[in-house]
Amino acid sequence: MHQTDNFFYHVYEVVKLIPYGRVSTYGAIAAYLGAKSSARMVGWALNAATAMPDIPAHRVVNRKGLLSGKGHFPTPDYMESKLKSEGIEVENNQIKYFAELFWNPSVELL
DNA sequence: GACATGACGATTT
DNA sequence: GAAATCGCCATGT
Repeated sequence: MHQTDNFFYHVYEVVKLIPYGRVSTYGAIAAYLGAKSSARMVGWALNAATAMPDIPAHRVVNRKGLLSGKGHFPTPDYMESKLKSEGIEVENNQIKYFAELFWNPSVELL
């Protein structure tokens, strides 16, 4: 598997562009990358991204703002505490004010 | 190559 | 409005 040849690479590029204190979703990233990817594949790519120190995978949640991937980090508390350290409020595994914090690459990265 | 699975999402019941 | 269903497509068995 070559990272520069599969779509994982493109997912990483977009995730790295998510501004500090903002969050994005699997579906938004998939839509930005194109029809070739689906929200599921973005999640799969982010799974590998957890091992990448330069990839803020904790800023990617599902469309409801739920921390669906917290259980995939080194520790279950890593994702939530990391978000909180950026000023993002999390309650019951859900990001508060998600609509305001949501960063859509198809719009803001235009 | 068929079958099952998954950090999702939209639609239908 | 909650639950079930379908579409999505890469990965593993």
